[in-house]
Amino acid sequence: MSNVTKPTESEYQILQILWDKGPSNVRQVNDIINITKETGYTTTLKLMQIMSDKGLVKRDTSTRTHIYTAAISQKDTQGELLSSFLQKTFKGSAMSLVMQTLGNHKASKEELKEIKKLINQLEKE
Amino acid sequence: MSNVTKPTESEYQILQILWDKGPSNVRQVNDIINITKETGYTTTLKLMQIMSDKGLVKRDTSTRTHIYTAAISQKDTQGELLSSFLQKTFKGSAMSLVMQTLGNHKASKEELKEIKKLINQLEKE
DNA sequence: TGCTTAATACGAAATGATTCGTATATATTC
DNA sequence: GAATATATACGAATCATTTCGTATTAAGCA
Repeated sequence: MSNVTKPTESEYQILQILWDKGPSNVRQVNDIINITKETGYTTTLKLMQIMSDKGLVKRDTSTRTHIYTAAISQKDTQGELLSSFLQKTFKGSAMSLVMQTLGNHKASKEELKEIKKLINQLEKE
Repeated sequence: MSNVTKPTESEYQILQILWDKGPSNVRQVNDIINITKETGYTTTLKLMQIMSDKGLVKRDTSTRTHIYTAAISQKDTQGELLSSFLQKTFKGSAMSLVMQTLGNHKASKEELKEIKKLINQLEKE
């Protein structure tokens, strides 16, 4: 849990990299961002500094090249964004969202099976 | 379908009102917005004019008080926003999104049953 | 040591979205 | 018909986010 300040879109992209790769420096993060979108080094640096100020990431400044680590969990953050999206886009109806997702995006038989398993568990509560 | 220009958040809020109430004028829309958030009349007017320029709404200017109608369907727009959110937040994994939604947001037994019904249909394809 | 490379700091420009003020035109009412 | 109320048009201020330029400092190396 903790005090999850909602990240902006660019901030979230950086968090995803940190969750994926673990503690990283600015150059490493910037290199990954540049695979899909040309972005100046100082742009990424600035963003990560802002994120540090907001408490979205922790940074280790003990060496010249600072090391950044995500300070909020992926699951909590996704949950936060999901709730907000659900509210804004589907007026809070989780049902509508799930139905439309299942309808629009092909899932494999195994995945469908797994969802059913989860539903069966939920029904027992 | 059609050419769905992605609405901004404020624009989407106005679309929701138009979908809900049907063709409306600026005053009507603004009144509803003001239930939850104090907003000047010209602010709403301006937004709706921009939306008209973008083709998100159609407007009938045959009378002094213009009448606005949503020009894109609710389902398509939600689908569009959903895809984009899914991509950004869950890296496109519909599965993760569905699982997390079901896990986080209580659904009634009837709703769960309905989801299972949909899954059974999908499994047959 | 001095030169080059690579890092952080920080202010501010650029961008996109939202909000508002003012001008103007059209109805309505007394 | 004049005063008042209510529309639209439109430029521009505001606000949040993203992007970048420049200064400064620390390492690494010839």
